[in-house]
Amino acid sequence: MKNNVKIMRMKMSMTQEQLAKRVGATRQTIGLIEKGEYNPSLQLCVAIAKELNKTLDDLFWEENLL
Amino acid sequence: MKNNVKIMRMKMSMTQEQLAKRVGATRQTIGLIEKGEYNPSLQLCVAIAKELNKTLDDLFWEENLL
DNA sequence: TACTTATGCAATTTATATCTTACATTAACT
DNA sequence: AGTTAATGTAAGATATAAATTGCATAAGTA
Repeated sequence: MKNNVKIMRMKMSMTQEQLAKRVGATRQTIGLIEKGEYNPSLQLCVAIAKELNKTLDDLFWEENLL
Repeated sequence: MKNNVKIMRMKMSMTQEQLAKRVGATRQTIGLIEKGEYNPSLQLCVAIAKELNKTLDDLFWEENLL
C-alpha cells in the first residue's frame, strides 16, 4: 500500500499530528499509512485526500506514485 | 460511502459473485459495498477498481458519482 | 547542557471490516 | 407449479484497522 501521503503532507507543511487531528485520526495511524505497510479504510483515505487538496488517485493510485 | 461500483459492475455484465471471486472477497461484502453503508479497505477498493477497468476516483470520488 | 518538536516504534485494547453460514425474495425459464 | 440464478439480509466468528499509552531518537534552539 505504497502512497504519496508523506510527500503531499510535507508539501503542505503539515506535521503528522496536524494532519491526524484534521482527519480525526491519530498520529500513529498517519505514520503507519505513510510507511506504506498498512491497509487504511476508504473513509480515512478520502479524509486525508480532502485535507491535502488531492484526490484518491493522486495519493493512492499506483500509476500516480512519485 | 456512496459509490459507482454497482453501475460499473453491471456495465461489465458481471454478477456480484463473479466480481467477489475475482477480487478475493465474498458476495456479501460486495453487496454491502454497493449498498453504500460500508467503509471498505483501500486494498479491496483498488482490487475492485482494477477488475472493473476503473480508477479509485472513478468509483469512489464524490464528484464522480453518477 | 537542557528543552522542545516531530517522528519512529512497540504492546495492548477497542472497534469494525470481512468471512461463514443460512434463509428469504425476485425474476426468468421449463 | 417447480427450478435456477442473482440478490438482500442477518447472526456469529475471525481478522485487522485504529486508538491508546508509553518510550526512544534526532534536530533545532535557548
